Amino acid sequence: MPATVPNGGRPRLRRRSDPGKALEADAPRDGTRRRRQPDGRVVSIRDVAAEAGVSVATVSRVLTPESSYPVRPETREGVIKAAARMGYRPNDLARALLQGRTGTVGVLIPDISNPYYAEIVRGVEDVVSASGQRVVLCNTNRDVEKASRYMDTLLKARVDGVVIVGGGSTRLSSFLRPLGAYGTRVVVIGRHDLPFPSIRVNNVEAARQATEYLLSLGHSMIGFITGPADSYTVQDRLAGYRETLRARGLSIRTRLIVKADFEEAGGYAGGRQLLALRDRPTAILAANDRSAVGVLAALADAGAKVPEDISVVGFDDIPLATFLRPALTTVAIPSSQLGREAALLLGQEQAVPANTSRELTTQLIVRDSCCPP
Amino acid sequence: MPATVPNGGRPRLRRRSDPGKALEADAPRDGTRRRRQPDGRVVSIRDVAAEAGVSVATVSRVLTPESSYPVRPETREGVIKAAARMGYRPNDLARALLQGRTGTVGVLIPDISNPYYAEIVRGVEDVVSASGQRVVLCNTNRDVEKASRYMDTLLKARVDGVVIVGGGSTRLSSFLRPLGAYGTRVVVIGRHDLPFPSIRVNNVEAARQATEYLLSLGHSMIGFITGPADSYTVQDRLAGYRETLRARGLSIRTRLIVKADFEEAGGYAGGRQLLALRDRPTAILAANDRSAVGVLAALADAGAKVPEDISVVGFDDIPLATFLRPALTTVAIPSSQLGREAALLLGQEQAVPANTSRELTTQLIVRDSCCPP
DNA sequence: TTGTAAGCGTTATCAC
DNA sequence: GTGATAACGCTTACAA
Repeated sequence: MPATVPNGGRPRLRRRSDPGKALEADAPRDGTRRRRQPDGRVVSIRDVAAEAGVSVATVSRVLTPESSYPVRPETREGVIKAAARMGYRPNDLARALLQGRTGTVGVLIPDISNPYYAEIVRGVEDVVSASGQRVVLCNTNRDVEKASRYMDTLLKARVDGVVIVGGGSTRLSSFLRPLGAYGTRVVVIGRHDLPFPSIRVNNVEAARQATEYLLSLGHSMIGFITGPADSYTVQDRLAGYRETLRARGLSIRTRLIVKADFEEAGGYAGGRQLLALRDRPTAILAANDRSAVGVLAALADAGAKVPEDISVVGFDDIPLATFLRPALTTVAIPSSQLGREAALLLGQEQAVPANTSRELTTQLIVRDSCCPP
Repeated sequence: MPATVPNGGRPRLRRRSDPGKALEADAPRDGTRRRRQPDGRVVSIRDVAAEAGVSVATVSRVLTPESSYPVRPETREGVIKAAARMGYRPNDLARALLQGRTGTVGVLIPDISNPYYAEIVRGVEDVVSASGQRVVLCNTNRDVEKASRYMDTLLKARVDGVVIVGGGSTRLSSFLRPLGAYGTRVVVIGRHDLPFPSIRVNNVEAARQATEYLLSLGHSMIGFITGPADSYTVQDRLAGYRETLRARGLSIRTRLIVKADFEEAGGYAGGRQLLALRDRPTAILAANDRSAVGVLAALADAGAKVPEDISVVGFDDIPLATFLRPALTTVAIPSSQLGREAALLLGQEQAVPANTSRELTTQLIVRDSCCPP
């Protein structure tokens, strides 16, 4: 059985036999801060009320930040003092139950270890925490089963909203429908075919930028290292690559397109595979920066010089890209901004229509990993 | 004002004027799944009870996973069918309020963009999600103010436990005391002087491993690139470096120790600084792999060959390290395991004593970035 | 300006 | 085997 945080012997459902007396007995006499009452209970609003000699309603009115309810200054001060003395923290669960909002947002991502996704999460967290809300992290490991379990968890936790990254995996959609029905706001980062608003970049266009740059340098044999096949991001980047070549009247050689996994190891293997070809490409487009790093390693190991022998371009512009040698030419995706915009969309006063879609721009960052063939 | 997810016009504190009748009217007649009642409320246990023609107690007994309360099979089945028909999800907030446990764990980290911390988070998430619990991500950006606000948020959310990473920043301790008082389990990853159990590695020893390796190759002029000064990790690695040199009777030259920030840019600047020295080091120890990447870039830009001219060693063994060229020799820190062990400690049946401390081992991974001077 | 009490959605206790 | 109901900790309508 999996480990769970236990109850710690906390008594359940105690009847409050004589509230008045019990609370009186609970009042601290030593002036020390204490967050727990003698019976082991955490300090509640009633304890503060008793301590301050007012009703719970008054305590609530003083301590509810949004409320500007009229309370006599002395009363107010007494409550604040009492609360501080007891180290009282209002129970957000109780508030949430009453208000129907939890102040919690879920973020569903394929892989937190990938700096690109980590940046997106950071963007979401920036915005969400700035408004005092919380982020629940859901790392799916690209496992649809786990994603599905997470949707259930988030639903039961009654999160106010969910940001879905890599919704590209079409198999996700069935698990997402209940979210809408529960009134949970949803924003998807990336292209998708779900009835939810989205923040995205145009990956077809991004790949076009990269491919055209390579073509302009004079390359015509351009290899492509893919990523997970069910990813729209990969499909779009591949489409952009193909379309651009076709538009120039160049044929698309299937041998030049090799499968990988968005990680360094996959890029390494892909790079080796391309090098083994009879007619080697003179340039390689890697579906993301992590696989580009693998490609660079494979080329170095094979004694191929970058960019003189082979040019390499990536996607994402992870912080590392500047510090590779040669520095990696790549198409920058505004990852943390994607996260921020998604969070902002969730926080809109009015729910935005499902067909809302905001497209952020990508930019080719030319560094040192490309040159004419 | 910061954006917040709004109430969506949900009515508050409706009085249930005539519960029986209202519920009867709510019963779906069309056989479709619906998660919300006609009045906009989310489906509750009472709605399911009415639909199944039983009491709420019975519904709870059927749907509570842990409970093995005796319920007549037909009754049980009816309840399950009704719940499925209505798309009912029990409200975890209500359960948590009653049980005093939220099934939520907070993770406080300095910087989610750093792959090392991202790995730790992944480890925590692995364990926590496996037991159906949730992770609340708290990214502090090394900002004590933000960390302090987060402690408050976590307290109000009544999380069951907190994993603190980089507790090294001693300024954190005052914010952490209330946690103990609230009965929140706390585990710290890394060395610290707080009254909480910890999972950690011996960074003095780790630095000794690296330094001794360089000494064994014949280096005596070894530069050191630091990280944030208030980090125990940095202090310990520096101490290990110093002690090892001293033990060999070598003097410690302050010029060889340069300040950086755990990031590539800092490592780059530090590398340049060391190269500018009259008597250059023949080897450089970087406080983490990210700064080692910066050092490698700085050396490459200055035309210094690694390892022939200068050897480089890092710490952490991030996934990238294998794919740098030269591949980076580094001291591996079992980051995701640190996260997993911390989460397991939180999940113990019995709270572990504050002085519990589990030390995981570090390992020197020899690759290609070092050779004799 | 303050107090009383209903109600949020559950589960545990007690009675039948 | 099932049902009524108090209680969890809070906010707010209403009464005073």
